[in-house]
Amino acid sequence: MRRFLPPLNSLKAFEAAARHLSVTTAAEELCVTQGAVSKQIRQLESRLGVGLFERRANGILLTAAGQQYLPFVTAALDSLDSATEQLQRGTRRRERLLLSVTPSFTSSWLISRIHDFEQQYPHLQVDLISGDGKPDFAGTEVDMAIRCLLPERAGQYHRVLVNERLLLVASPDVLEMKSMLQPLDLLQHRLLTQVTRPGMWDEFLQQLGLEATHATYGAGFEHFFMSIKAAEEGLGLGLIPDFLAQESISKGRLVNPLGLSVMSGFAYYLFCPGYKAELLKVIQFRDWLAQELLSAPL
Amino acid sequence: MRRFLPPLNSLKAFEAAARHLSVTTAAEELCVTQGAVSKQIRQLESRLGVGLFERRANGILLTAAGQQYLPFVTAALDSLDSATEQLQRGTRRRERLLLSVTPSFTSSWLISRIHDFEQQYPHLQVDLISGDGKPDFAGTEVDMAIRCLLPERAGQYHRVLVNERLLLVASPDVLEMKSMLQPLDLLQHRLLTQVTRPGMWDEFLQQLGLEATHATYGAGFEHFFMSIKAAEEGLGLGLIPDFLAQESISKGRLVNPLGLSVMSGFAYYLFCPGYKAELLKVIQFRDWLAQELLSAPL
DNA sequence: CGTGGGGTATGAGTTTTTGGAATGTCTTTG
DNA sequence: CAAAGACATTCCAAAAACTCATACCCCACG
Repeated sequence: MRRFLPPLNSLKAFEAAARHLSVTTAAEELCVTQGAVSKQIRQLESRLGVGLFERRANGILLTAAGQQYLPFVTAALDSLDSATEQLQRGTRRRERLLLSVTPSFTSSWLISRIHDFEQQYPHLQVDLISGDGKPDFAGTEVDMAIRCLLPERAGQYHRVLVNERLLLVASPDVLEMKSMLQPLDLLQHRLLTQVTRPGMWDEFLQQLGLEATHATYGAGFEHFFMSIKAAEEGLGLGLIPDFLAQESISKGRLVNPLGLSVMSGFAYYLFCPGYKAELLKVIQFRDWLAQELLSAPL
Repeated sequence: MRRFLPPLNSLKAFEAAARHLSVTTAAEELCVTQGAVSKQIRQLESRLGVGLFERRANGILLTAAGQQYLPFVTAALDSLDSATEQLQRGTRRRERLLLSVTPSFTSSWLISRIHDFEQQYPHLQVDLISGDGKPDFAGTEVDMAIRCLLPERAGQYHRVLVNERLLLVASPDVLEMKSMLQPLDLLQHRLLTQVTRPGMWDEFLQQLGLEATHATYGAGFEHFFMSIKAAEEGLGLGLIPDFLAQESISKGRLVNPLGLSVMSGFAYYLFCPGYKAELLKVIQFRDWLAQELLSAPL
């Protein structure tokens, strides 16, 4: 168990600088001068024999080596921090896992399963907040985010969760009133729209060979979970991601009258900042999620 | 992400001392004097406001707090060490997971499944060595051990894997020669014994209401996997743990003529030194093992 | 095209921390 | 009761880390 560890304080400096991509703000976080941090980093680099940063006039960038190293250093320091805090409090407070998830995914999928995660990892306290735009972890404590967005930002960990398949759904009551036996009947109904997905129905109708211009649109909603409610209430036909509609369908509140669906081209992704990709709690949630998605085919 | 970390070098001292339960040998490992380590530990304790060791004249003991803290500190330092090594080699060498397992468990159960583990965790290189006595991790790099022994040593992590059920087995050929229709027929056969389990047959026979003194014993073997081979060769009747005999039975090389079995009171346990209980690789193996044992009922 | 500003590196000197050696204390053992 | 083994402590030297001031680099902007 003889170890060859670099000077640990210089790791602290490296980690802070790498997280902020700035020596100066790292120095602020550590309550020392900028020069001190700079020297610590140099020392670490020469000790390791590996360059960790690329120095630019307007800041620093992580080298490939630095990017490889950072998540592990962050994970180690983080776990020391939380172990130390627990020790001092004497009480074993549960560690927090803070997730930012779209409202639809939360209410239609996550909430009913999160209990299972909590049972499996009782030492974690899961906190859910809803979020929608591009995931931005800077200045927040959010550990991971789930979004229906393509990954853009470099240096973020991401992983596809599900490719979105939209199902045509309607309340059974609605179908009793106006029958729906062939795609053409669609045009007899109000179509519930998503304000964030203007072309959604157009694409769908086009695939069926229908003229989008003949369609009648009903209310528009920001989130799918609202459209689900609306469809259940008989306000019109919805076009809803399969895994979100699943519950309502299995409970008979919605049906997919013609068995029609379409791949929307969107997908749900899991994001987290690169430097958190190796945190134990993050790994655990990630694995659990993967398993749930595998074991609960749609 | 502002952290409150204790001085990291003092953690190094604490961790080494706690692993060795000795300030002096920790000092040797760290290549400093005993006094230096002693001071570092004191510093850490006063900084944390928590006593980590109980000082005795003949050595040191971990307090409850120290025992709680140690695995996390070890895990963090260990992961820093391995990340640093990977960084310096430039090459991502796989991390090693060294297991010490009884020969029988290895050959009859583990080997056929370990491939699955390696696929699931490709970053780990599993090395298997066989071992038998009480698990002793001092001075070795063994991460975990599997033994058929009750846990004794305090401070070791342990977890029961399976309670041992012994099946009566015989080669089909043997049964053709001498039939076996009732327990009494047992006494017509040679009974293969385990040199490590003197009372094994006695208990079994007793449960069936037979006089052990009337039994004829055949060869004795050190390990069950040898007895399995012997039984397959028709050397006599074996009394073999169910999960070890499973494969031979399903392939028809052995049969359990009367459907008899007995709980031996022994159990297989997984062990690892307490300070390694939080290592990522250890957690991963532990979880995989649990799942395999659950999903492969006997 | 020079200049200011934001960012980083560096050098000298000072402060803080750490380590070594020797010594002290305590306890177990023969 | 002396000796040995283990940890704590004290004093001092050495090393490390920090600050301050300054130099440097590049980009943006007038």
